[in-house]
Amino acid sequence: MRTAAAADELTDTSLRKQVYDSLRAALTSGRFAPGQKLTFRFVAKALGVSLTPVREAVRRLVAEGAFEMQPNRSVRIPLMTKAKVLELRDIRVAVEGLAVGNAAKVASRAQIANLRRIAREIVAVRKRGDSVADREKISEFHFALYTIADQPTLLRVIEGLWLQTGPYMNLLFPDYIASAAGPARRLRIIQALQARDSVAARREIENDVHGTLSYVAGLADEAGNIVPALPSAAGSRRSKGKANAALELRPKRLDLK
Amino acid sequence: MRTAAAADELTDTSLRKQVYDSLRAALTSGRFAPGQKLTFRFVAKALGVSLTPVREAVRRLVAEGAFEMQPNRSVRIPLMTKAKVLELRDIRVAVEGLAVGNAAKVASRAQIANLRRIAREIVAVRKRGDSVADREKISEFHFALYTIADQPTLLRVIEGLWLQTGPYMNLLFPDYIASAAGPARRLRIIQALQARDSVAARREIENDVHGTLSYVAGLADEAGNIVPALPSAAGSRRSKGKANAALELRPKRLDLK
DNA sequence: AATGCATTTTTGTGATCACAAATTTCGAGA
DNA sequence: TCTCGAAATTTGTGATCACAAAAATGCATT
Repeated sequence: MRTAAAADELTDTSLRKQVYDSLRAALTSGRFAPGQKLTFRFVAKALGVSLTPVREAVRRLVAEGAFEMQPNRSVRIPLMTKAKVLELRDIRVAVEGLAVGNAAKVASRAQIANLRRIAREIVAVRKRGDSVADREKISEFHFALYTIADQPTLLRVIEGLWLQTGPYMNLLFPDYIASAAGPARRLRIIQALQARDSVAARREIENDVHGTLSYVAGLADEAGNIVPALPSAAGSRRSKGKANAALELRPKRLDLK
Repeated sequence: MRTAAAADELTDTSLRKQVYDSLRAALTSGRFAPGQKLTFRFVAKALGVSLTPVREAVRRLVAEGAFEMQPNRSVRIPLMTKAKVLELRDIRVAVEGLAVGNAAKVASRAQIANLRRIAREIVAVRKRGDSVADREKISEFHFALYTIADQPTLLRVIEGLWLQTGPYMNLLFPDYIASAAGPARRLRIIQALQARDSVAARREIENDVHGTLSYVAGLADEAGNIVPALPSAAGSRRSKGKANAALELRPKRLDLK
């Protein structure tokens, strides 16, 4: 099933889309501090575009729950709490379980081979200790898996949920990643797909998601707050003036002007 | 848990929000024909506002899957297919089941009383044969139920899914509504909440959603397309010129200018 | 009557401007 | 040193404009 929306994603070269992608990348790679305030003009200047595409991109992210619009008027990176992580955990267990259960019923030989390739790449990347590439590969594996189910609406829901947990997945490194039996689990998932064993595949992914987010929830402090490890640890101090500029929003795919 | 996002919903008086609400209302009440093309300028003129708030509102609805942006550039009301309904059915069964299961664990006496009140109102409305009010009351019951779970992210996901099925819920009248044991089911749900029987409550809502959307899927033609009953049946002919104006988008809450 | 092509119109996109509301700054008074 | 309030600045919102791409229209040719 190839929806018009999916086709649109590929051909959309608008500034709006580029801004959206840039913000999304910055968000999932943890370049924003929780609670950080974002202004339209700041983003516009950082990316070298006018307010118009920025407004539309940011508003979309607000609608998706990646940003939070405060009653007064300012966009903030949502704070993560233990309760929110547990809620996201239960939703993700439900929908990702559904996707994988369905994927197991229809997976083709080529799709399974592709999963096996990505799983191997994860092992290779992990040996090098590259946590950024590691996270990207894990994400690639999961979405390759969910895509097999061929359910565009379900995929969209899952993407929205990942966008909210994304900034906090850095917390899995290095402890949880080292302890968890990720590679073995991925092999069991692939075997379940091969055997068309929908129940087993579903159980594996449910345990995976549940374990991962339960671990993150366990990192909360007494107040229930969860603070991700930032690339630059200058997150807590926000004392004087224009220290805001310290937060750089790299254009990446955006080079115009 | 009262999120900032939820608080924002109430205090947002922007034109963008009003346009969004108007379009959403038009959509869920079935005032748009599937496949119908919508232009920004048309909506702007119909509501008496400029393009700016319309663009942001429409783009949000596109992001939520309520509208579809075509590769070229035009916004269309998505066509509904049997496959899409079945996909929505399975997702809704999963997430609404989750919500009700959790709701049963925490429902207060007042919340249950509120549900009972709405359930009675549905019975009253149905006697009058008012299908519009009927649909609104059913929606009110469901969301009152889901809100009890106190999980804002889950609620947002559910709202997004309802937005996609909304335009087709007219198809349930009058046959399915008459045949289905809705009132009895609602009573069983309420009893399950009262008994804190999470499993039973979940089973009831799962059966409800599954039955409803399976019925809608069964209405598809040989090609798998599903066409909702429109208020004005002038949907198929779009032969000449400015017949577009026939589609009226009533402002409702929007009276400015 | 049907088809191809050039012209006109429509339409989404991005930038800019004006304005009001919110936020910050700063100094006077205690 | 702290507090309060007025002035200055920042910031989101909505309207308008210019432009290019797409769609619709009209006309000539077969």
